[in-house]
Amino acid sequence: MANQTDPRRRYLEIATHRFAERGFHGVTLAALADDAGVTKQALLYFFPTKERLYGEVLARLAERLSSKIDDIDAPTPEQRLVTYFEAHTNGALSRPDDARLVIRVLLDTDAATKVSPLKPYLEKLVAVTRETNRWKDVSREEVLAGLYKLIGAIQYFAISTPALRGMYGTTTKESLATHFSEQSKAAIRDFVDCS
Amino acid sequence: MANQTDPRRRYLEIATHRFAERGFHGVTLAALADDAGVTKQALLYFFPTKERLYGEVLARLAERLSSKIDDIDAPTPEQRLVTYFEAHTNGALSRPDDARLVIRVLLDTDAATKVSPLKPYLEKLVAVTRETNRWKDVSREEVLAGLYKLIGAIQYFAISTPALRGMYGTTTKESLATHFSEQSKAAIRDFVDCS
DNA sequence: CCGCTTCCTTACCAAATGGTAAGTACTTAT
DNA sequence: ATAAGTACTTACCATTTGGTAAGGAAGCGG
Repeated sequence: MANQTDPRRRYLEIATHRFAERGFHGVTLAALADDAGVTKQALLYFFPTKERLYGEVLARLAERLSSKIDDIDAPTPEQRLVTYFEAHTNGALSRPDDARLVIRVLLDTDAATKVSPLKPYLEKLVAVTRETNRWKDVSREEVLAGLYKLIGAIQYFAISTPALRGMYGTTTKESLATHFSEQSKAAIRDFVDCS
Repeated sequence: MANQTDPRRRYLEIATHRFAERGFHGVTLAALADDAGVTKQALLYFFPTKERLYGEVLARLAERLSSKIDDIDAPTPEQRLVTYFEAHTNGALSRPDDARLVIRVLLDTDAATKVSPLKPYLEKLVAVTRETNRWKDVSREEVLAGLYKLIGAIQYFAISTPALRGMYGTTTKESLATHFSEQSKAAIRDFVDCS
């Protein structure tokens, strides 16, 4: 396992989980180190500051998001989008860490921040979407707005699953997830197919 | 102005804005006090701890959310829902503080948290929705999943507006908001009307 | 065996944080 | 006039925080 041999990567994975769960300010180096069973200086050996660690977590997130689009091969752009978004839905529901991180980035990014780690991912999604017949001749803004509507619905539910489990219990949450997954698929079809 | 005469309420409003913007752990009492032009002990005079202050901010949020449903009077449940969600969309886009707070609550609520301040609001929405013809005979879980899809899309875009302004500039962000507002209205109609 | 790199530890620190204690200016009721 | 309440202030403190400095054990090529 790379987990056993590459401590740097292991720390990054622990940090990814914790930052997704509690946000940048809700996580301390000591807590991360405790998770890893080391002292915080072990982390500072690989990452000069907490900010840099967080930055690397976000860079890896952006890389993951982008590569998941690239990795899909499907005959038509329409199928490519459907495949991507269905996988995205399943992934977000079963392991919401990335969805949580994305939302935290969006929440914490103010208007003064010119460069967001998520921009390349968004751009790529827009590009792929505009290869489809439905969105071919639509402005970039309108495409992005449509993407936001779709992704927003998926991510929002995904990040709520722990809260829903807390409020309604595991069985109700599972039932909700099933219903949502179905409605999400309908939304994906609606987005890709003609209106 | 109540703002001028009631310091307690004024502090709560400042805190609401800051907690929405930066989250519980991203805000310090000193920073809030600085915003208000007082020392942090002025805040601690009204609120015994930071947690209690945050709790009161969330309680007021829950109250606002619920009352916005109650305040609408429309002849049919369908019109009531449409009116509510359109107002909700406009409000979220123009003043995203509440949307940001809601998402932060959902993010920070783990499965161990049995009682969320948002639960009454969600329950009320489910109840109103189930008065409509389309959702009359649908299970509570399916209704909630549908609501999540709709609200998620709206809130997700709303909280992203500062990030979008940063990434694309004010004019593009305005254009995006216009497109999104239109698509959101379509989603609302789709949710309320028959499928 | 030796030096070098990798990975980590203990010891330490300045600044920031949430919070306590005590006192003060101003207003209001008696 | 005075007692009481409101809305603060200054002074202070224990703890936590991110981060520095220095050293040590384990593996490894020569």
